[in-house]
Amino acid sequence: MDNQEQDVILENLDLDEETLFIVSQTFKALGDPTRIRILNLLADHECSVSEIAEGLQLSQSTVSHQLRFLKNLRLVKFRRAGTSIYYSPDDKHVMALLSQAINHACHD
Amino acid sequence: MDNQEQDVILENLDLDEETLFIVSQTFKALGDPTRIRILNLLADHECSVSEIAEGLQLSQSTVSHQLRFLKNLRLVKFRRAGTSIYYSPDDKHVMALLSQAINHACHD
DNA sequence: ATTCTATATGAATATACGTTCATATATTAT
DNA sequence: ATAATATATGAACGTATATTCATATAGAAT
Repeated sequence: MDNQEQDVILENLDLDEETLFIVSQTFKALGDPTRIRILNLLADHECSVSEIAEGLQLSQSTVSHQLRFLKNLRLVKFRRAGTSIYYSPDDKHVMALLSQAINHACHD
Repeated sequence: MDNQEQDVILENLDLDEETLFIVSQTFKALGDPTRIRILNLLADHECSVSEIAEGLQLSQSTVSHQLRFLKNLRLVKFRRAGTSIYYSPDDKHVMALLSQAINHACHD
């Protein structure tokens, strides 16, 4: 292996355009206090939109807009039950990132 | 332990105002493609501002602005060497979050 | 079919953010 | 002291983002 080849390997570790987009989108999703609170609440148990709104003292519209955002990124899933719609986390990796960050922020 | 006490424990797991702020700030820092590329480059080896600019094809000003951002959050540190200033990561937890996210984005 | 309740959506607004340009600061060399 | 080089900074600009308000949609109950 010559030097040039090694340079390429050292400098380009896993950051093609698509990966960069996915990673930044994911972190952007976690970069808003409201979405963090919603995901942290859902981590415990699935919740309907109105339960989230009440539990976090947010307007129904705000919650719905943010859930759409999280839904588009496949970070949450939902099921219908009567007129209510119950949301729950749908990405273990992202939830792991979140709880890790919370733990670090709390304990050091 | 009565029900009321248990509810409090279940609903408030580690999300006081300050923690929420720190966590969202941290993820916001990682939510921009340019900052991700910079941190990913620094993960390998410390770099001067101009090395980052060249290596990532960014303007000196853009790099400097983003480094200030990362510096304010104590995500990078720096040392002076002549007229150059060399930057390197300064938060193992955050770098771990980043590499985890990159790996997940790549492999599943 | 109408009413009620839960949720979703679009437009509008205010704010935050990233980049660029011009310029300032700081260190080294002459 | 002056020039040259590396880095930092402030203002300006365009764009993205979060929330609110008003309204639409959809299912349940009467």
